[in-house]
Amino acid sequence: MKRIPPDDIDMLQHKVLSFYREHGRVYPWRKTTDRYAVMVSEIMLQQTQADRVVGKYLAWMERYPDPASLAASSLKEVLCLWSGLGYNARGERLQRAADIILRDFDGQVPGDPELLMTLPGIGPYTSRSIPVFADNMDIAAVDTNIRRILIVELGLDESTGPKQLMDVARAVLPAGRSREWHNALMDYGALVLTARRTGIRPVTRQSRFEGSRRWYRSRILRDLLEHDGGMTTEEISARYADCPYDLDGLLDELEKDRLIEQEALPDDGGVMVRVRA
DNA sequence: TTCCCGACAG
DNA sequence: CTGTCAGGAA
Repeated sequence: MKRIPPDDIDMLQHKVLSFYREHGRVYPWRKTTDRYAVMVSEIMLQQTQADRVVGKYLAWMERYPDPASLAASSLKEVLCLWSGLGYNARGERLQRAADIILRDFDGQVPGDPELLMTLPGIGPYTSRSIPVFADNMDIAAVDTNIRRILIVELGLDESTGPKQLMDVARAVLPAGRSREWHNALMDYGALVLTARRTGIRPVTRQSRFEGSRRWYRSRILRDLLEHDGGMTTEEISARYADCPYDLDGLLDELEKDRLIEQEALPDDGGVMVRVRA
């Protein structure tokens, strides 16, 4: 891997940390070291702007202050509280993770990245960001913001892979200040070195939302959240007659994502669809 | 139009 | 490794 001059590291650390001291954003999840609270915030923050998460996070922590209360909830209520954040499967996975935490970890969110990786909804980034923000663990976590900063400030190639980025991130991490450092990087990336300003494209991009499969999925799920008894596929088909996609296929995917369940009604009464119990 | 403190399945 | 997942703000 490419060596980074110590002076460059000092420069970067000073620049980013200074900015943070002056202009750092204040968020409720930055005021706690509770690992569960941090886990909730980190999963909500996946692919979602921080400012839009604040209200949802506060409401969630009010209703589900610990893994036990979350595990005991109905999925329907979980999804109602999640509604507006997007990527509904994240909410379902978070609840499933709470269930595993109760069963296998005595109700305590594990602090080891390798254990966290085994939980649904927690991948390479989040498994590291949780110990970073909750426990100030001296490891590097690279998200889209941090990737962009490293590329711009250290003159890396935009094609630099995740492994090399991790090496670089580890090299510039100020020991003992992991939590502050990562928060600082987030804010520097979100407020100064924005994607628009730097022209650095994110690794993964998306097609337009309006009229997309995601758009129909979200509308169907929202309908089901309002209809306690569920809806038949007939009703759904009628409501979305304009849908260019195969509705049964969409429903099957929602079912695979563990968000809904489909039940064949007796006497060929069609198929009842409802939020998974 | 583009992107957001990514994860997961195919 | 590639496509897909939600929704709102800039």
